[in-house]
Amino acid sequence: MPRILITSALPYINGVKHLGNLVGSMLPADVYARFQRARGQEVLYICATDEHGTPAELAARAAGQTAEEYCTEQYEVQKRAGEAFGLSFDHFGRSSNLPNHRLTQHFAAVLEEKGLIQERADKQVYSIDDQRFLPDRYVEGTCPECGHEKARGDQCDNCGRLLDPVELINPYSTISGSRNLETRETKHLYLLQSKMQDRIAEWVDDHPDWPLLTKSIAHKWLKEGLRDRAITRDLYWGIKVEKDGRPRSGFENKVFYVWFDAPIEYLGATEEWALASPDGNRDWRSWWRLDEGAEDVRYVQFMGKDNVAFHTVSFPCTILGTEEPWKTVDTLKSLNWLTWYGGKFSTSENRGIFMDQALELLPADTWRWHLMANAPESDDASFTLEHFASVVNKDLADVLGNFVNRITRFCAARFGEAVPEGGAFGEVEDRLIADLGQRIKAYTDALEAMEFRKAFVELRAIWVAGNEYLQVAAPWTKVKQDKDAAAASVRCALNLIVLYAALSRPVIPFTADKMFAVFGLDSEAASRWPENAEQALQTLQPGHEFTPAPVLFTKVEDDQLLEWREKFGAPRADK
RNA sequence: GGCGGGGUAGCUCAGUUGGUGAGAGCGCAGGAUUCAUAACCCUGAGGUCGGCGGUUCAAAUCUGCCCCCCGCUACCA
Repeated sequence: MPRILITSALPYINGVKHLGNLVGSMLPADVYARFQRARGQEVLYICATDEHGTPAELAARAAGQTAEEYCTEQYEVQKRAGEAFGLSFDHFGRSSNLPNHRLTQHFAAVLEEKGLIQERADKQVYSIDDQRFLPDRYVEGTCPECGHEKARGDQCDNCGRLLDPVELINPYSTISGSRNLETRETKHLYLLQSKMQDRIAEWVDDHPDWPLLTKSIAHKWLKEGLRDRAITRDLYWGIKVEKDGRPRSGFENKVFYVWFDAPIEYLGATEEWALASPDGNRDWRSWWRLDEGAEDVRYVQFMGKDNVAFHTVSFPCTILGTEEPWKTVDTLKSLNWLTWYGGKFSTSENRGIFMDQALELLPADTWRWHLMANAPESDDASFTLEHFASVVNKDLADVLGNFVNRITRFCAARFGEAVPEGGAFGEVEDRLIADLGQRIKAYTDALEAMEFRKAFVELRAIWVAGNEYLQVAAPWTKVKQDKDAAAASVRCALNLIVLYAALSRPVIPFTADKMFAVFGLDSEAASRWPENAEQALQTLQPGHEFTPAPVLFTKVEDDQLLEWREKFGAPRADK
């Protein structure tokens, strides 16, 4: 049986992630991981914070902390937010941890041995007052083309012209505003990606099953021709540039570029997972080295569309360039953006809803369901509070929650708090089983294909099927003439709750566990993926006691919605 | 600017390789029901499939041009 390695794009350390970040990589990866575990697959789901780079240094400075302190604090915040959302990482690591340092040094050294790394000198803008080199986007000035006064160092937002920072008139640092800038020469290591062009093209062509969005982005980069890129930066916070275990001459004040070390943290975090093993039995290399047992691993990556090029071209250059037998990705799931009322979620402008704020409004499962059922798969998708409230009320409260409530309460009132005996399943149940059989297959296939919207349309239809069944079976009518027949219907419906819990657990794990708890079932054991609807409806035998659960989902009231709109500054509703 | 993705009912979105009268959920209207969170279930109204040409017996689907939204454009990550 193949093992499945799952990674979601590493969230940047710079603050709590918003709902767009969540649904772009971590949440779909979690749903997929949970689904595969339920099917009995051996899954390793790895994620980590991406901590290096200029923004982290600047954010730390703004907070009056060292980068180390800032990142440690933010790491804890993000880790807690992930746990609160039920993200079932097998390990949530840090790109600043030791394994990533070791691995990054290893990759750099081997790439250099293979002739793929070269020292080159560059001219860059240095800010004397900030005491640092400024990345292009941290320099602004007047555009030489159109006179726009806030042109960034790489491009003018007004006329669209691509710029070199040295072309800017009256350039200033966006960090301090200082105009005390000069151009200095600085050495950097370059990864000679141009030499990898054919190798990467061949590797990409070996994966014809990638989604369209993923393939077209990869092909676009290859078509333009891979360019050599600098993999070091003039920063303090990052992985030091070494040679033979010592600071590399001329690179004492430099670190590796965050985009070079961040993907390596996929491996690093796996090693962290192994190091954290209680019994020392975890072998991280068996997941990553083809010569140490990884032949049977299927590796799936989840990411937002902005990350695709780095995962289909840049990181493969690093990993394939070593000519060592590292595992490369088999399948990529790339998602588009979730928008805030059609505009951008923005961390810097504090626009939209962030993970910690979301949980102050409603429980994690409501967000998980809404985000996944409306995931931005084929195009950017719009998040609105109105839509969210409507989905919570209809799908979760009315369709699923009410189903559980209506049948458990009816049973308790007429038969007591145990699965009733008597009667037998008949034609109505046969039709239900046939319907469920088809839908469970469609649902399973869609999850397997990571087509989430499609999957959750099916899951919702499976919930609806329960309500339809009750409507036809009408035990509240039957109970008056034929109590045995009513008992059979109730038994069937109670079993549906358990079936629904198992099927729904990948997306709404907290609620699924509550549903199992109604019947005193152990979640882990009961959540095995149902292969057969008929068998699944025999799970609860007559006499099995239960405790009617409190309402699973409370509805969002209109005044709540208004309060939220106010709180988050929601634009005028689309509808 | 270049490249890529997308523009389908009031809203959010599905629509394999072009082929029976274009779909779902929400919202709306009507009906049925009363076990249930004024919930559930059934039925219905609603679309010149971004615009204008072209190919074809046949186009939401292929092609040309135009308009709009989004991403990338290698030093934001």
